[in-house]
Amino acid sequence: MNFELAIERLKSEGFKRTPSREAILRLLELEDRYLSAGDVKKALAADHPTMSQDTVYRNLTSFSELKILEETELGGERKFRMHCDRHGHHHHFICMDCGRTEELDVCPMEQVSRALPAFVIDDHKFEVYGQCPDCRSAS
Amino acid sequence: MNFELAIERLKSEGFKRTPSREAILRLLELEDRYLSAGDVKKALAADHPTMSQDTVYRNLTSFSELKILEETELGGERKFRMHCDRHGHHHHFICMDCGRTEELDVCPMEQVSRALPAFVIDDHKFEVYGQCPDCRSAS
DNA sequence: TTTCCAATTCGGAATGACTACGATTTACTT
DNA sequence: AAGTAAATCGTAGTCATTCCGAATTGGAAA
Repeated sequence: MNFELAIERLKSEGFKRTPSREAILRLLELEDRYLSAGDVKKALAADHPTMSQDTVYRNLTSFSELKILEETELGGERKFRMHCDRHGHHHHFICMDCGRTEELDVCPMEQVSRALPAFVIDDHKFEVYGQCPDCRSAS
Repeated sequence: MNFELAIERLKSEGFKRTPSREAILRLLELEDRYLSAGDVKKALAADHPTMSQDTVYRNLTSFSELKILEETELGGERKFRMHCDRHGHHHHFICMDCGRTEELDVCPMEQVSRALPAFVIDDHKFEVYGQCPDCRSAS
């Protein structure tokens, strides 16, 4: 997912193109890692000093619902990143130093489904946390 | 893990045996599922009306650090349950209706380690969410 | 048993992420 | 160019969690 595609999806879903939304999406495209609402607000403070918290949270939530963004919860905070382009299901390694991610192919859900035939499975979360090669060599 | 074992571990680590700690541990032993700090406080309100939030949170955190409890974050809340007795590493299915859990054997971390040799892996989270057989037939 | 002190608890206030809301502004249609 | 629903602003509210000083207490030592 990138800025242009995101704007297209917003339009096709009946959302308006506003300066706030453009700024938030441009930032997330540029950063390419998980950011909190606070991170977004701070990063945009210089160019958009009057953008309210409400606007940041409301748009991040909308973007997540539209699958423009991926969302996770980390350290008691909601975090958002541009939705990956890869086809189909995937999980992430997340660097706890810089927030950057690495996509993971493995997912054990087929085994789990087989092991729990009487259970209704609605969702799952698989995330790996650590230090990426860049941050490793920098520390 | 059960009440007696938990009390032993507290003693061996130099923690005092207090009515608050006994009540919290007895509740968690009885419930055998993930509870939030608020759940614990509410459940103990009848017998321990003066137990403060601070006491609940501080003890839950201590118990978690001592591996008396297992902890996860769900819906923006920290949740705690008695630590499972099983040997070694495991994950959980969590019923979103009643909070009860089912232990899972599968864990894909070996594959992940092999796939990311240049990354430092510190931690990971794998949880499956849905409805347990009891809640399924009740709904 | 009594004394004593560090650990624990209490009660309430502070923090921080997130949400709600009325008033105002704006993107987009006609 | 006008009208309208959507979006934003600014602020206040909520909720989980943490902090803090004062009071209490468990358990070791005398």
